[in-house]
Amino acid sequence: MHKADIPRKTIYRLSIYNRALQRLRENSVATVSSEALATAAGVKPTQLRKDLTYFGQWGTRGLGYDVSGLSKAITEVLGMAKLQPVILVGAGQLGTALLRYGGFAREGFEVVAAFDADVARKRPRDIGIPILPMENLASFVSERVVKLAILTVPGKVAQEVANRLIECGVQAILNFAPAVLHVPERIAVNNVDLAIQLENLSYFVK
Amino acid sequence: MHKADIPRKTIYRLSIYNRALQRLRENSVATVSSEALATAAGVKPTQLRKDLTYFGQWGTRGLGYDVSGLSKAITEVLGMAKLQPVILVGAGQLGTALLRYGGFAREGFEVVAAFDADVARKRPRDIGIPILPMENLASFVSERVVKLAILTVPGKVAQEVANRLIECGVQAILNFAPAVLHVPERIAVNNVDLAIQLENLSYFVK
DNA sequence: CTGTGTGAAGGCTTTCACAGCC
DNA sequence: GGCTGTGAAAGCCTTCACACAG
Repeated sequence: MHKADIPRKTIYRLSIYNRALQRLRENSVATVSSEALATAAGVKPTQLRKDLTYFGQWGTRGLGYDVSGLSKAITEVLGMAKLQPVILVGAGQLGTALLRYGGFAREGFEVVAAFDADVARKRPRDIGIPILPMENLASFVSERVVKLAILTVPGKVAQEVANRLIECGVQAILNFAPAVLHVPERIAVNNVDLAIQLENLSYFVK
Repeated sequence: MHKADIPRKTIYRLSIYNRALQRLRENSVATVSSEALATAAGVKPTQLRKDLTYFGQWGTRGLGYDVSGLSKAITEVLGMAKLQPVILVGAGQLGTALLRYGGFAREGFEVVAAFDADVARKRPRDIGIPILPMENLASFVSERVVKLAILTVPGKVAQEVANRLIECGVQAILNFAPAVLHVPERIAVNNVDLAIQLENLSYFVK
């Protein structure tokens, strides 16, 4: 199960499988076939089975997969077995919204602090976690051993802030800024660009 | 330039190219080489050139591409030549945040209305567009000819709401709900699942 | 007989190498 | 000479067909 051999797209789908498995477990389903799980995840059964073989054999032929066993295995592979501390950089409109949203905590992440150039900026409501000045970034990241960062700064400063994060030891960035980040190969970046997603859809409407 | 022949991944990159071109135009750059534009977009020059050939020949050999001409062509291909009306369904925490965010308008979209099961729900600040009850959905969509919808409802009701949107004539959905939507093939869906994006990154950190 | 695991085939995307035009 | 346009090759991912285990 060495990391390098699992395709990126498979990794992405593993999260989807895991979520479906969690729902099955809530409904006290003990076993599931690749057919059923694939349908729930919106993929073909063969794809699901192939995805799973990248890190082992988890099914019982003639029967299917053990729901909680498979879920545990996927959680392990994804590196989600323990709670990951995350920081958010850029506590503006979108950043504060994501903090309040709370969809992260539910899935095993804890946003432990936010950073912003203007700590005193007016914000409609309290957010529940400290908003710290950028000066504190380096010390905080190394003390708390933070490896994941959510980047919600304006596009113009995104590269600069990303560079700083990487210097501090951050290994992966979830980038909401409308900018292409140039980073060393060892750093993982996922781009979530809302405007581009919409533009993309606009192509498909008639 | 028939739609079917342009790969989905290319479509996605076209938006990125267009954004880079816009920045070049702001800086009064008239001509750009595939090399330079590719660097700005974070891709290889050959990839850029191949992408562009899917819908014509836009460069001048020995010289490069005309910035504003290429930008216009891409805008046209993406179907972004005219302002697209968009609705947002689910004005909860994440939904209202996206409305205030405003990153959409900048790129040629206008969010014309939001819908929610609970119109009277407390919201920290005014949002600038009407929040309408779900009952008004069908009439609004057909009157204003809305083809694009942003879905920010809880995962449990996402499929149900999506079905309704499709019935009303919506052709493309930007789905933020943590759920796999099952839709007819003619409907385009882009999923933006924040928790899954983070999980995905968690795999790459050591 | 049911349903997983997997080598091989097929399809799609990226990259290469170089022809063609300014 | 410089840079685009493009067929061919390579690489990657998905799907198929079927062997194999329970």
